[in-house]
Amino acid sequence: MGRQPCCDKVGLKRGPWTIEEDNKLMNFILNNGIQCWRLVPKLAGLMRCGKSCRLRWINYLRPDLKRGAWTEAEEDMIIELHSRLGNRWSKIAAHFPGRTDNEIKNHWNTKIKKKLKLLGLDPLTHKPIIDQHENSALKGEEYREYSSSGEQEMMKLELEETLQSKDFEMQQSKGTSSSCLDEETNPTAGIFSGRKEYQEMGSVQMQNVENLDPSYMGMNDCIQLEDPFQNWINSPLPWDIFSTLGDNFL
DNA sequence: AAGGGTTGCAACCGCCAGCGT
DNA sequence: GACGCTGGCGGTTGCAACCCT
Repeated sequence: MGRQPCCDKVGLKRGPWTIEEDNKLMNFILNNGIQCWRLVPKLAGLMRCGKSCRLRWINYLRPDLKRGAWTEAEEDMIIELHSRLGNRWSKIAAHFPGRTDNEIKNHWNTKIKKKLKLLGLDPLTHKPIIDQHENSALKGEEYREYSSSGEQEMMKLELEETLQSKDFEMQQSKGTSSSCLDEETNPTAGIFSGRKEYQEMGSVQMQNVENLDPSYMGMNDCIQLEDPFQNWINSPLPWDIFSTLGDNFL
């Protein structure tokens, strides 16, 4: 036998969260932390599925969420990361503390896709659309000649230069030789050895994010600041209550 | 002012790797 | 080793807000 199911979906509330539900979830997590999402709604007194609670917390309630308008630098970085990683939103989101994968995915689908299309670039391949539809016969040298002479390619090159300089600046600020864009090859990037979620929470800053210099945005993923939330994360959580209460709620 | 279309985003769905039993 | 749950992920949907005619 395995574990018990996340939820039976019978009698559970769905749809938009109310302020009261938000408060319950927020208070419970801030007071008790998270060990098992299946138990969270029961212990917090919510008629929601654990999965729904997790989503609400990650995408909306987390104290470290940045929110607010996207900067040009952030958008450029998303485009660059997407060209490297594809639709792996969680990987992309890892480079944007305070932003969620859902938020990035939404922004990509509603804004950046259109922006790329306006520039004549295919959002999937990041290559000029004309190449695929009108000049599909172009291959090899011909393609390289075409793609390197167009205005669109110039824009892409400018974008890459911007991102490369950002990479350099990030390395400088970190005082390390590893790039923030190389998380895949840099397993020490996370400061927690535990769950990824806590790595995300612990690697971010909570305060005055909106007041930062816009040119700085998108690069703060390499900065570890100490703050109250960080302290909460690092503090020993009263997990024992789960082991003692858990069975009573099953 | 009204209604139809578009946009933006929160939330849900279904899949799957990892892991506990 | 098999089974099946959990948590995480990407894709999709639903709906409120906004815009346009």
